Amino acid sequence: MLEEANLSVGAVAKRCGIKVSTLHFYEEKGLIKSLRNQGNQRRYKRDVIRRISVIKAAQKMGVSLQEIEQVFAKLPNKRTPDKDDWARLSKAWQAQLNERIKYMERLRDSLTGCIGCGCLSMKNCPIYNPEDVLANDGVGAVILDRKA
Amino acid sequence: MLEEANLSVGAVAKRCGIKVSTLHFYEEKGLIKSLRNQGNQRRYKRDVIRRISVIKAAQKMGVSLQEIEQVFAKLPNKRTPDKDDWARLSKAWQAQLNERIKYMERLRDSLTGCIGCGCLSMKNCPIYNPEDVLANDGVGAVILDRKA
DNA sequence: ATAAAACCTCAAGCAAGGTTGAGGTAAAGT
DNA sequence: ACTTTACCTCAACCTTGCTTGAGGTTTTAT
Repeated sequence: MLEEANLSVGAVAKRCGIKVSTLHFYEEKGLIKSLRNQGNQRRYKRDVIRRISVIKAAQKMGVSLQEIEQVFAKLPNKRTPDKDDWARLSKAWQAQLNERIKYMERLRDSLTGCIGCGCLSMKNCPIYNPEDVLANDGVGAVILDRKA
Repeated sequence: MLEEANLSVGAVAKRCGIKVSTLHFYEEKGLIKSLRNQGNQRRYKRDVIRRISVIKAAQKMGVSLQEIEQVFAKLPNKRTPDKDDWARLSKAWQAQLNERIKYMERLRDSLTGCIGCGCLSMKNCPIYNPEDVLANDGVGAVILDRKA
């Protein structure tokens, strides 16, 4: 195979703008894999970079590492995932993302009305309503970091 | 004044769908206040419910408790906040929310392209790009809980 | 050949946002 | 009056997502 695993932790970290410790952490969590060289140092195949990219994108959508791991588990084990594999993932997440966008829009549209309104019981409040649509659809958290 | 502070922790917690411990926690953080009855039990004015409603709404928009506290600090100290006071808050947050929605839309629009694309370096990737617009505008995290 | 830079493991620590439990008091129901 | 429920404080603990540091090895540069 042409699949050389020749990227060092440092190289990957630098390239992805994350810390070496984060790579260790992700590996521990089963999100990425590495091979070892003779001196026990990690060596990565290039696809690790795409994995990290996907992890970061998913996090921005509010997907937890655990959920990401579960989704990654569906990727082919034997071969390096190809474009189609990744496209399937992104498609699933795109739907989630759309729901979240809609949710945020609803939140925006009812924000002033709600905060300023008299619905002190919150039973009828479109914002603070446990029955809210998103509440029941198994959607995770949305997180947009302040540091990108 | 007509401002009776006669709601117990339990009543407020039940009404807001949160735990008593959360009320204690918020009080400790300075987000809400309480008076005490003869037996040292907390008694709340009705406006605490609106505060909690606002806290929850803000959290859903991704505002941290710390930021919420800072914003609450601008509310009148002497009198119970009125509709206009709350409306001012919601207006500020609405702008943030709009930015976040735009960000999510951009994320959505570039998701498939990016994950499936060949930009392994991420330097050009609209998703995984530290220079991303939101990175620099001091906007916090967006969190939508799975439990509403 | 040696010194510096990069890497290794493992344990501990941090921040946010709460939750849980122990030990004790107050208020409410019957 | 007595029991149960609600409340009090304070300290410890939990989860997520990492970061930091100590003590030691490997690579790389000169």
